[in-house]
This record gives sequence, structure tokens and C-alpha cells, in this order.
Amino acid sequence: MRLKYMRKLPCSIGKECITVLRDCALKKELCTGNIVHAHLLQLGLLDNRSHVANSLIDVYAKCGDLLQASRLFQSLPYRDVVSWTALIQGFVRHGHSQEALRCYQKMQDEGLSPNALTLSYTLRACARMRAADKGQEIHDVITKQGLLKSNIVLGNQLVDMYAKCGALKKAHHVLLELPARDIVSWSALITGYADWGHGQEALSCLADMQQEGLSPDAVTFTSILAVCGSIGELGMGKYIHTEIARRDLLPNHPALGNSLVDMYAKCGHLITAEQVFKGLPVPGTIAWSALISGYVQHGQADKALDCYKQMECKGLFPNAVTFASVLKACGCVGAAEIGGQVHEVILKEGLLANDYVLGSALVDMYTKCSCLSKAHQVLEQLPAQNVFSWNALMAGYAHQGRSDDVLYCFKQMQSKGISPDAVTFSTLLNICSHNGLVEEGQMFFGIMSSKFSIEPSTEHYTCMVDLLGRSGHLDTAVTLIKKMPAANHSVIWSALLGACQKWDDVHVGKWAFEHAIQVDKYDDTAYIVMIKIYTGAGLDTEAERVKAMRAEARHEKAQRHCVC
DNA sequence: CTAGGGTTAG
Repeated sequence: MRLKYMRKLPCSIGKECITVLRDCALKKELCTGNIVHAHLLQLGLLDNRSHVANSLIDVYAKCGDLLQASRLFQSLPYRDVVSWTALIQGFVRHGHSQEALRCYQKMQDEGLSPNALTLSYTLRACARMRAADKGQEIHDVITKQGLLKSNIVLGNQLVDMYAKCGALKKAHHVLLELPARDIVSWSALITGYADWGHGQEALSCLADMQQEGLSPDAVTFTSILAVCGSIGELGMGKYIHTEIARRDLLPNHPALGNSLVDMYAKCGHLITAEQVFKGLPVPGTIAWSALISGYVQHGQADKALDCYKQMECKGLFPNAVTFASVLKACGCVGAAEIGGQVHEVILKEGLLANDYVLGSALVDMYTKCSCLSKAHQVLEQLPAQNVFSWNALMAGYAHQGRSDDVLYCFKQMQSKGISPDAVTFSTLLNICSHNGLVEEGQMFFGIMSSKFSIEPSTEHYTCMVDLLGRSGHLDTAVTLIKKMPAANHSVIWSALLGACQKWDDVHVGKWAFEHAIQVDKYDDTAYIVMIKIYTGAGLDTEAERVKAMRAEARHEKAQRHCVC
């Protein structure tokens, strides 16, 4: 049947060929594409018919045969913007965003200007790569060509690109300036706010959207439910649930069921999560994983493991995400045996190769089950080690007080080319603090910012104050605190106060106490420690004064409590 | 001739 087209005269063949090829692209029929390609070559029709060649590139690109697409593209004597766009589209669609951006550049080097479709795909590549700068460049081109007026899709992709890059203000601004916006624009922004941990803003966008008379649909609901789960907005979650039921959206949108289970599970309402789960027509891997993860997150690791067993009995296939939660559950209850079985399945299915979370989940599981040598061995054999897997192992050694091993890990990870992060330094400073390793601690604190450009957090400062204080270097601790950008956290002052008590330092103690109650007037421990310091130094009048202050603070706090 | 935007579990 296909040959029928080939027997026609060359001049009439073009249009019909394109129809066939478009069909191939739509149905991802690579074979048919190959046959047509062969015939076109035989008839010598590819050289002077760029439209046909472009359609063929599109078939290869859509089917994921990017090598063929590129080869054909290279062989063309004449390439236009459509050829480039078809190729770029293929790269973006199959996860080669970097290559797509390279093509975009080369196309311009050849003197061709992108059209709306080219820009659309390129924007998507920027979003995937979190390349806001390149995205901004595309944005400028779009503005210059005045494309936003007639093309709502481009506008929405711009919002999505900025949102995915975490440039949320910019995304919001672009959305507000669009000549026309719809629920897709808002959904992109809402998802962005949610992904970057701004749940409240996400909800306020939903309100703004409704204010404009736009009503959320199934996709909007999935995003909103994710927000509700992440910030524990059970009330809103329940409201969305009733809306979904009222509109009877579940039968046609199975993803919504998963989102509902996840929302209830994250909010800790596991009974409702189970109810919704049981009401699903066919609970799939995602729904099961959401439930398992919910149980783990809310301290019911045994139930999580029960779920996992049931899931296996039902013949469902757990995947990398499921295993990550199951391994966490194993770590929580010390189920090394189940963990080991899961490990074997993971190896058999080759899941470690393309998942960067699972490796550290394994190390963490063995660590928590006190199988440290096994954890270390697993880490060594990971196809891709990362900072998370090393942190997990180091935390395990630190937990057992094995400071030498922690320090050895720190060297090892760097020799493997992996940079430490803020968590690594927390572990390091903690172990130094607990082992009186003053010089080492100071060295780590120094290099974390100088060599690794990690801004010390309150936790890091607290570790250092603790380390210096415990070892009697109170003056150095004071100097450090004075250097802090904002020493307005109680933990800092309690660390220093504790040290003052240990070393009977009334002077520094008084200073620390004053700051401590400035930060938190009702910090009872601060009063108690200060009273002890004064009493220990024989300063009874001062001790009495602080006792009176404490009584007043307690009284005031109790009263405030009543009012509330 | 290239297309059809925002989406769920760690």
C-alpha cells in the first residue's frame, strides 16, 4: 500500500509522502519511516524536496532515532529552520537538552532565525536544564518578535521555564504581564512555587487564579494537592477532595487518585489515605509508594513494610522510588534482612545505574542497621557515588563515635572528586566537638567557606561554639560569635552558657545570659544555668536577682499562655 | 513541511 505512493510521478508525490510521514511520526512507526526513506533515496527525491526531508527528520526525531535524524540532517544540501526545529524537538523530547541548545546556537551561526516553534522547544530545553540565563535570552527574542500577543503557549512556557529555574519572582512577573493567561499559566507558576518550597505562595496563586474567574482542572488539582501535602494543609486538601468527588474527576484522571493518597499520607492522615487508596479502581505502583512513604514519614515503618509485602503479593512491580521508601523503613526498624533482599532486587534490575538517590538510600539503610562495614563496601561499589552516599556513611561512623573513620571518609570522598556539602561539615564539626579535636574543628570550619564556598549555618556556628567552649577556649568562642552575621538563635547562647558553667566563667556567662534572654525571654534553661554560675562563684546576691527574674518570666509566660 | 503548553510516589 505504501508503495502505491512511490509509483506516482515525482511531482505529485511530495504532498502524499508528507501525509504518510506525518502518520509515521504520530504513531512512532520507525519501520515505515525507514521504508519510505529507502524509496525516497532510490527515487532521488530527497535532494530537492526539503519539505519531505524535514518530515522524515521529524519521524526519526519523534521515534527517538536521533542518530538517523542527525545523519539525514547532515546529508541535506539545504537546511531551513524547519529542519533545525525538527531536530531540536527530537533532542528535547528524548532528554538531550544540552544538544538541543547546541543546535539552536548552530542554527543561528548558519544565519537562520528561529520561529515560534523553535523558540518553544528551546525554551523547554532551558527549563529542563534550569538554564535561566539562556531562557532569558530566548525571552528577549520572543519579545522582540512580538510573539507573545498571538501565542499563549509561548507565554506559558516562559512562565514554566522561569518557575522551573527557581526564578519565581520573574515567573510571576511574566505571568502578570502576559497579554492573555489561562489555567496552564497559573499551573506552571503554582508548581514552581510548590517545587521550591513556597507552599503558601502557591496557594495564594490558586486564589488569585480563581479571582480571575479561572477554575482549576485535574492538572491544577494534582499540583495543589502536592502543595497541601508539603505544608500540611489538610483543610484545603479535604476541600480539593470534595471538589474532585463532586466533579467526578477520578475515573478519567488516575493521577489524581495518587495525589490524594499522597496528600493524606503526607499530612499524617494515614487512615484516610488508606480509605482513598482502597477506593481506587486499580492502585498502581505510585499509589502504593505514596502510602508506603507516608507510613515511613510518620514513624510507622512496620506498617510500611507490611504494605510492601502486600504490594508484592498483588504482583505489582516496585520501582526505584518504592525501594527508597522501603529501605528507609528497613533502616528505621533495623530490618537488615529485608533490606538485603531489596538490595539484591535492586542489583538484579540494575536500578543503581540511573538513579542517584537509591545508592545513598542503601548506604543509609546498612548504616542505620549498624552494618557499617557492609555500608562502606556498598558505597565503594556504587556505580556513581555522590555527596549523599558519603554523608550517610560518615553520619553512621559519627553515630558510633568512630572519629578516625569519619575523617578518613572525608579524605576519601574528595579523592573521588566529590565535594563536601553543608551536611558533611555538620558531621565533621560534631565529631570534632565530641572528641575535643579543637585544631581539626577550626581547620574544617575555616576551609568550608574558604575552599568550598559553603556559608556556615547556625548549626555550624553552634558546633564551633560548643567545641571551643567545651575545651575552654571561651574567648575564641566569643570572638566567633561576634563575627556571626546574626547571632539571634538560642542554641548559640545555650552552648556558650553551658561552657561558662563548666569553666566557671562569670564574665562571659553574664554576657551570654543577657543575649540569651534577649533572644528568648522565656528561656528557662538560661536562667537556671546563670543561677548556677553565680552560685558557684559565691555571688549570692546576683544569683538571687536572676532567680527573681526567672520567677517573673515564668509568671509572665504562664499568663500569656492563659490568654492564648 | 516542524506542533498542541502546566501533572502524581523518594
